[in-house]
This record gives sequence, structure tokens and C-alpha cells, in this order.
Amino acid sequence: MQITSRFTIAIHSIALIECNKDMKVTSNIIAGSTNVNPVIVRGVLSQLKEAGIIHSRQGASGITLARPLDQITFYDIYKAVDSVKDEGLFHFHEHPNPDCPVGRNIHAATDSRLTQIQTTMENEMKQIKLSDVVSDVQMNIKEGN
Amino acid sequence: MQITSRFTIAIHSIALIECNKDMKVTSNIIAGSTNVNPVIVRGVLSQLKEAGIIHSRQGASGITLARPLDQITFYDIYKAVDSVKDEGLFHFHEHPNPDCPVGRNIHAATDSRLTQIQTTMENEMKQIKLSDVVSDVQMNIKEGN
DNA sequence: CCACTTGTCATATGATATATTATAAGTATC
DNA sequence: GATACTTATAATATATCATATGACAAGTGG
Repeated sequence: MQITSRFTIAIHSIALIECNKDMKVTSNIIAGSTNVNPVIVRGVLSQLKEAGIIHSRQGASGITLARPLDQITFYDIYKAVDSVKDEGLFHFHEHPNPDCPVGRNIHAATDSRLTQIQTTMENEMKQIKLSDVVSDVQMNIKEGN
Repeated sequence: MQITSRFTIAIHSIALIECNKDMKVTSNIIAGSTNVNPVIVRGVLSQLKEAGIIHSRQGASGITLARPLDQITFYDIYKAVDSVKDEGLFHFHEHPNPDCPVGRNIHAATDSRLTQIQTTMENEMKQIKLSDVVSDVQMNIKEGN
């Protein structure tokens, strides 16, 4: 099991937009840099737009950021691209036997702990800003990488 | 995306074994309580056995725990059933364009942060013991649930 | 010997992620 | 305003993986 690559595609896209803010960055350019199908890229961009992270206009060329990089966290992106659905990070087997004492109580006894783990992970994501990633990328480029 | 139900199946199985330690708990009984196919259950049990969490013998009826419940954490189980493969929790799009400065540096700039998030989640899992879950289950049963 | 168990293989089914084709609709430039 | 390019999205195909299922091997204990 893995969290969908839409998440890292979104991170990559935002970094690319920022690093090329002096020119028009199109969805096709992003598709070329990520090596991901343009339709998938546009789907991700569409979600980022809906979340208020980027701006785009149908027909008008160029994607731009809607707010400064230090105000975009991994959590914002994770939520925007719907990395983990509402059912939660953990998949509980669906029909424990209600006729078994353990079967009918295991869900209640486990759920809060699973939620706690997921929340801890999400809180960690809130600590990481896109500015962190982009400054690393730019540093590496400057060093000739 | 969700973490495979093998994880919660394993938790359920261990709780069931503990709560019925006075009788023989077979893989079929576990399959009945979890409402999961017996072959899947045996696969999970096989992984728990390999991780040293349970005991079982081919032909001999009954699964038993290999160590006390307070010495089994969610992390132990998560690792045992291979919830997240070696590639990591996050799926990075596979072929960023090496001819693009951002494309060839995004991986290096992002990886450590993704690992950090995963590690935080796994550390939280180490804090939760099976004894916590089982005592909640038993409490609920006593209360008539 | 026999009923039952653990253990495993091979295959089927179902769900989901990504890729692809096609097309609608808006923008900007000539 | 015709044209080339863009964003946007629907419909479908492909690939991968999780779970279910059927079959059977091999061990146990009465």
C-alpha cells in the first residue's frame, strides 16, 4: 500500500511553478517535467485550484501560485489531492462477526488508536512547508546538480 | 489509498486468541470472528508466526501467543504483516525528467521529508500495545456490549 | 484409519491508480 | 473572426494489488 503519487506530483508541480515564475508554466510543461500523463497532471492541478493553492483560467496559458510558499504545507497538498479518503488511513475488515464478543467490540476498541496514529502523521505534515523543499531544490541547482 | 486490512485482521486475531486462551482457537474460528476468508487469515497468522508473535504447529490445533500482550505493539504487527512495503509509505512518481533542473532535484529535496513523516507515524505505532486494545475489549464485554 | 488442522499454491474477482483518446470551451494573436 | 494553443473533463483502457476461493499437501491426535 502506498499513498498515491498525485501527492508528490503536486509537490513537484508547485516547485516547478515557483522556480519558473518568470515564465508561463503550462500543464504540458509540468507533464514533461514530472513525466506524468497530462490528463493526470491537470486533474491534480484542478484539485490544487479548488483548494485555493494555485490559480488557473480555462484557455489562459500559465499556472500561478495563489499564496506564498511558506504558507503551503504538505498537509494542505495531502488534503487537496485527497491522498487519504474519508474512511481513513487504515482499512478495517468490514464485517467482524457481531455474534462473537470480540468481533462486536474490536472496532470500538481499535478505532480511536488508528485515528490517533493518522492524526499524528497529519500533524507532522503540517510542519513541512513547500518553501523548505523549494529552497533545497534551488540550492542543489546552484551547486550544479 | 488505505493500509491493508491485514493489519486490523491481525489485531483482531490476537485479541481473540487472548480472550479465549482457555480454549483452542483455530484459524477457522478466527476466520469466523473476523468474517474474513480462512486462507487470508492463515496468511496473516503465518506472517505473525514468522515475526515471533504467535505459535502454531502444522496439524496441531490451536494458535497461541508467543509473548505477553504488553510486549506486542501496533508497530510489531504493522511490520509483521508487511502493511507498507520497502518502497515506503509514499509513492513517488517514477521518472521525473532529468533534463529539467527541478525534475532531477525534486526527489532528493523531498525524500527526507517523506521519510520523516513515515517515521513519525511508525514511532506513534510503537506507543500502542495490544494490551491496551484487549483491556478495552474486555471492559466493553463486561459492560454487556 | 480418519477427521481435523495448519500451510500453501493457483486462480478469480474486484477495486483503484494511472494512461490514453477524444472533445468541449476559453484565450490570445494574427 | 479564423487559428493555434490552452485549460478542463468525460469515457475508456490498462496495470496493479487486495481479497476471495477452490484445491490439495502434510502433520496431529484420537
